[in-house]
Amino acid sequence: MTARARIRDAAVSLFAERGIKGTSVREIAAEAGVSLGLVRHHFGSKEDLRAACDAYVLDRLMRLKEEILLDGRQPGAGPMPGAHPVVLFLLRYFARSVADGSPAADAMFAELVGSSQRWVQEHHGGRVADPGAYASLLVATEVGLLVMRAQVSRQLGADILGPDGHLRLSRAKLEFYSKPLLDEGSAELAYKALDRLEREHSVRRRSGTGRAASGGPASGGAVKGRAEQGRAGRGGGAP
Amino acid sequence: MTARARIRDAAVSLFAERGIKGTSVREIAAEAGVSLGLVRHHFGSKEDLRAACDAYVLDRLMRLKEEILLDGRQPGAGPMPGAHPVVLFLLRYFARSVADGSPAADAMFAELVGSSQRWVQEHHGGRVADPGAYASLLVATEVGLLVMRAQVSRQLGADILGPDGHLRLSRAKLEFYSKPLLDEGSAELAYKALDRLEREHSVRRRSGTGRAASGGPASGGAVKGRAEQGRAGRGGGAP
DNA sequence: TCGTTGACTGTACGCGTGTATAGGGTCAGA
DNA sequence: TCTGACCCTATACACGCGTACAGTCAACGA
Repeated sequence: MTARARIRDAAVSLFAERGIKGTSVREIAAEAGVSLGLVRHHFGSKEDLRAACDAYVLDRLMRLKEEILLDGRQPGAGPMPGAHPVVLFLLRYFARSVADGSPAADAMFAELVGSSQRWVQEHHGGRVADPGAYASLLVATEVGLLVMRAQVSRQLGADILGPDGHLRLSRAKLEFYSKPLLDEGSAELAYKALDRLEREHSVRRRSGTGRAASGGPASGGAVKGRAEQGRAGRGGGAP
Repeated sequence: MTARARIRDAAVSLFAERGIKGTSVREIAAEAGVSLGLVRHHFGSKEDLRAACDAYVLDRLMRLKEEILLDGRQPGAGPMPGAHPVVLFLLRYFARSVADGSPAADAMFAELVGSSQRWVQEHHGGRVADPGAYASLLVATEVGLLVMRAQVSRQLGADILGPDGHLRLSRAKLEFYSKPLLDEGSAELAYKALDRLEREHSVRRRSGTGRAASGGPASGGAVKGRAEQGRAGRGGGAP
């Protein structure tokens, strides 16, 4: 393995684990077993190195997915990522990149949403009113799981990137994607609440009525109970 | 407003926006309009300041949720967070904290999963086989949306923390949570595939069979095809 | 053989960082 | 008036960072 490849692998690994800011070029050099100067010789600045890693990982991810798709002996279960250990590793880098904010990762995020949206439209025709937002939610869930790998793994009692945890998570995903959280009744109720809220909001917008906004589909459960937001009064957040 | 509160608010705001590593104590001092020394005088080390922010935000979040719960005039639509501007701001800090990794945020994540799980069990009785994992997915989706605010907002064409984007996202969430992505047939098929995979895996585990894993519930949709960037190649960067 | 090229190392520079500490005000109470 | 407590500023220090550059060594073509 060439020194250049070792440096790249070390960078991808450390960036994925500790983030860009949390990783020094010296650490990368040490991990790759080369001198600090060689990193710069091969990749230029740290930002250049990061861009090279982005390009490498994303390209690799695309190619691997194609392969998986082609041999696809697995029954397609919708836009869910596969379990290739390599893919999972690369996806972890991707997730970190998205969380840290990188143009290349943003582009791939957009592409994922695009193809998920296509999938949704193909399989659910006109039943979904806002396929773009629906697809965004789907991608946010999948990428979010990678970003929050540590927390989710702790909840499940097994690393979701390991065999056991991944299996359990995959089954849970099937439940999550096939058994709706909300029944039609409460969804309809919530839609109505949103419509009401929008009217209030536009009224408020037109004339400076008091009553601040607070709008979304209910709250709480995450917090337990139900109900949702209440007033909005209150002033701004922190500042 | 006391200088101490200004410092705390500035820290929360900057930490939420740029992350812990991406924010210097000097920037916080400047944002709060105080000297560097005063930050240290009031909060001690940077890590202490971060812990104080964690405690403040999480406590505030809990109290606000309680208030929201109590007056709750909105119809409950399940475990979805409300739209209080303040809550959203605090949630953004929370999301960043989760992504960056903080014990306090981890604890709150666990608590959110716990109450979501309770909600699921209460409303779906025995219909969900793995309520813990199901609830984790729910929380990962919600927090993931906050973490990926920029990307999701770009997809939707409006800031999901602003009135318009939030409304659209809320409606999409209702679709996402009430219209299942997978029908029973394909879910059943995928379950079977997972079972088969598990058997293969345990066999492989027992005796070292070849064939790498590539498992999971199918792959690809999300990605479709096509690669985008070119290799990582390129020669010496810097002269 | 010589000269060139490219991989690779070692060392140094400037800068921003978190941390430390001495000191200047102001105000309440003895 | 003095004194001590506080809130607050200013300055300094050591350190790790990204960056820059001179130089060593081996391979290779003329």
